[in-house]
Amino acid sequence: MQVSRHDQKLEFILRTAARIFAEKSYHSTSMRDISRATNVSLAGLYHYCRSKEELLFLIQDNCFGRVLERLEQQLQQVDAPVVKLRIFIENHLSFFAANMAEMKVLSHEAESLRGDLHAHVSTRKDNYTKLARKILQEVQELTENRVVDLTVATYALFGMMNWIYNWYDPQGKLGVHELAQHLTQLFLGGFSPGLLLEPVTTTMRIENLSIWTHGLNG
Amino acid sequence: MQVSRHDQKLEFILRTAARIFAEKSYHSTSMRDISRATNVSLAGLYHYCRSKEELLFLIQDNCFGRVLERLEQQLQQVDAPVVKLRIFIENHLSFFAANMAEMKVLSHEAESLRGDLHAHVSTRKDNYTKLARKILQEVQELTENRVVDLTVATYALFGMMNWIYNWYDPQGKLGVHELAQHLTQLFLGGFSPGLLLEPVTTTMRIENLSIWTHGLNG
DNA sequence: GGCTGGTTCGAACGTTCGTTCGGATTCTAG
DNA sequence: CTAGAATCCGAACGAACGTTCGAACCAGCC
Repeated sequence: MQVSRHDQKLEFILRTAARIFAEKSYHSTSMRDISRATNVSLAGLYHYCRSKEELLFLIQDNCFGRVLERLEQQLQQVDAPVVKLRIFIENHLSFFAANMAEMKVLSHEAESLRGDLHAHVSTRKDNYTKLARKILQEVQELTENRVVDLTVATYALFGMMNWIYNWYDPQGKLGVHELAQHLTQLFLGGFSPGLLLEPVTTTMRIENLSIWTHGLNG
Repeated sequence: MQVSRHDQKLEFILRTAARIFAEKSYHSTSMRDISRATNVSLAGLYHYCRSKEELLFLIQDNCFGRVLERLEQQLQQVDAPVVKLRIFIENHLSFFAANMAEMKVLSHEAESLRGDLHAHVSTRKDNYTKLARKILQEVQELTENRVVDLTVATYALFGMMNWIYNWYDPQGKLGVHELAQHLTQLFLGGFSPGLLLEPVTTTMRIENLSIWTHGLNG
């Protein structure tokens, strides 16, 4: 696929902008900061975007698009709800770890967009949330022990996952795969006790699952 | 206790500022916004604080102080780790729900402070996190099934709890007490399977616990 | 009445912000 | 080689920002 010089440079600008937005937040980043970091003149930036707000939108929208694309691809040909859940978590976390800046911006600057741009990203986020909720519902229907509210569980799962930008170091000792394993264990154990509780079976299931979930990074 | 006119007005300014910071973020809130919302002139605000940054600091520090004070008071005379955990979660969530704006600012604008002010709040946050971690460790030592990493579990718990500013409505149908119940169930079930798994015992324990945890709001 | 110390504010300061504009430079197709 | 398009940028715009200053105000006490 041919990628034009224009698109390449835009992508570079978006990556750099995302890094700075993640470091010091959208509102306290100036176009001059981005100009300095990209070595593109202040006026030159406006050849690649209409406004600072569009930069934020493009970062968020591209990021979401890529997460969704990978997820749908991974979920094809999978039926078992628990496997779906595991794939959902692994996909979310591995993408998060590989694109820490963009995902932090996506989680942290959700309400910095206004009007149509905000509505557009919000709709995507809603669909993503609904998909998670649907998977959780399927998982819940496998067992009779439904003590935790579905809505609470859905947002708790997103809280667990999205909070990692506050502490997780992708270069550190704990790999993404183990992180996903721990969080899945933690969530599923409380959400549907019994499904993942037998240690041996658990380990086996998770190891088998890694066939599906490896190769997500990069 | 005598509260001076000065302190009363400062508190009012802080409450209002917290509300606006929560609505549109610290960096995109101007002193003129706060002036407008409080009916205190722009210059008048500076009679009650040295700078906009100090406003943010006072909000965060007061908020943290009150959470810690309540927590320590609640934790006195309690030994059972599971009860401690339950109290910790209930205290955190009920305070969060009763002070949504301040707690959102505390969670969301953690890195908006610089220098000493940032260091001061960070230290408090560290102590709070360490306390949670210690409680979790005590809980973990009650059982032999220690499959989830302690660090991951600690941050997952905070993620679950702090994420609520993205979705929870304190005026909605779901009460804080039930929310805390669901999240405790969810977390503990995955973290220490077996401790809370028998439905009847669970319900009884939680109902008994409500003796300790009622009266946190307001 | 006058005096004092806390409170209030209109007006302005210097700075930085997002954005624009006209023209210079570089690339590309014929 | 050349024309036209794409890319780039120095300089400037008006607006908004956090903060300051000096003067006005007001309560309580002599």
